[in-house]
Amino acid sequence: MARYKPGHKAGTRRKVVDAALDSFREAGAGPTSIATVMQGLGLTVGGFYRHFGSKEELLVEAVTKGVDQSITFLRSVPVPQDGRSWSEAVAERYLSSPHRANIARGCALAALGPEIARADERVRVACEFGLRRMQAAVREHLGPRAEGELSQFWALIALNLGGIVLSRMVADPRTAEDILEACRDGARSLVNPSVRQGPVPDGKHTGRRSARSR
Amino acid sequence: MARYKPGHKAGTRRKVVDAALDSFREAGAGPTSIATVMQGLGLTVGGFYRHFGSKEELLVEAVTKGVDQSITFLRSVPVPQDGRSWSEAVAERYLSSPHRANIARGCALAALGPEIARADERVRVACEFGLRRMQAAVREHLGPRAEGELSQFWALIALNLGGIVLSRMVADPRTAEDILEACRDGARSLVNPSVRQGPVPDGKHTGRRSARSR
DNA sequence: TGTACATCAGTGAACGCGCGTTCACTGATGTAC
DNA sequence: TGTACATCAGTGAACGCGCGTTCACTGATGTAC
Repeated sequence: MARYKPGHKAGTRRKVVDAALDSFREAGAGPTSIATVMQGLGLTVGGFYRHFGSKEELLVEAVTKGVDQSITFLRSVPVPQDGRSWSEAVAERYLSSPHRANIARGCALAALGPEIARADERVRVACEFGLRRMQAAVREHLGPRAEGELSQFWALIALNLGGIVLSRMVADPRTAEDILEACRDGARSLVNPSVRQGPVPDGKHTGRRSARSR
Repeated sequence: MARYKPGHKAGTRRKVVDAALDSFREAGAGPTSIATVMQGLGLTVGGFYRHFGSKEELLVEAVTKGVDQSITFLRSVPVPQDGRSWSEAVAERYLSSPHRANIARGCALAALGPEIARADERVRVACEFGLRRMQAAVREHLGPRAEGELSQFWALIALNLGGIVLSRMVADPRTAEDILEACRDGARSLVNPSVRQGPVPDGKHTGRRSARSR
């Protein structure tokens, strides 16, 4: 060993991935420069290549970490005991204005979707592995009685991801709100199909209004 | 007038937007260079600025055109007369392998979502206007009896957009297929909530299998 | 205990490259007289 | 009818700039003897 304490290199590497993930989400992976990421950590460009072989290798790690953060989020949403579905509770928090406004700390898949789609195979393999870990974590979280809800796993992810992206693509915050609300309603009817058609029966849990269509 | 026939300039402009839209979808708007787009049309970079003030202005037009193409697609999907919902019929065609494979000619919103989200206001205004035109077109297409289905407009768009993006983010084509299938099932239960829980009742319309969860 | 050498995370200048944008110029056609 | 000038879509070189990656170097610490 030399010059630095044991664990130092691993710590630097982790900081680089963290900083890169934030910047990737905020600005996109393409527009993020390695030099800027390193500078933000008080380091210089050259050092980057003591940790990663290329920028793409960094993207692989960032995607993995991003998905793991999403898994942590999903685990943090308790299964409701009042008859609401877990999917509804997830959508409530995910399809929200704070999440919409904070892309830098929000869902990595929503921030990087098409960039991951165009990236080469290693990135997509990392993404797929992450999604499988996510599916396994949700299965464990929901327990054995919720296989029906788990069968909607992909649709739930797609609706949430699509909803937050869509809400960020429009200029007017009120339209964004309408989109988020309509998608939360959609998540409800996805797993709890009895509640639908016409206005939501009652503002029982949160007093939420029914979807307007503008 | 001079040198070129009337309508020539408008024709060139249209060709530039068309070529740019393809490249934006295929490679992303950021990674697409103006020089390459112009070269593909047998023109040179300098000429670009006789048509557009900046690359961003081109993005505004490309987004508008992309959404208009999506509207044309939605109009092309007939309202089924056999009890299936229109949303189900749309998802059938949108959440498909050919669409997944052909990002260059596919849905512009799915290809450019986060880039539009990060673009400045003019781009997002164009996107929002496009989505309003889309909503109006769907309302007209469905007719007055389908207000219930229209209330799921945003959720349907989000589920489709999220589903195709998600399917492109994974490396294994079989996983991608599972995702698309699960999202098609999701679209079905979104508007037609009686059909759900456990396997789909019957392979009546297409013999589609129920969602596997892998 | 003392000295020579090896290690290796980090430095910072340099590389070749492609980008968006600008600008003086071209040249076929239309217009003024 | 003939000539000088205006128009303007398109040219292509040049601008300044930032990027990913390379590489010879640094220097504090660990190891060999």
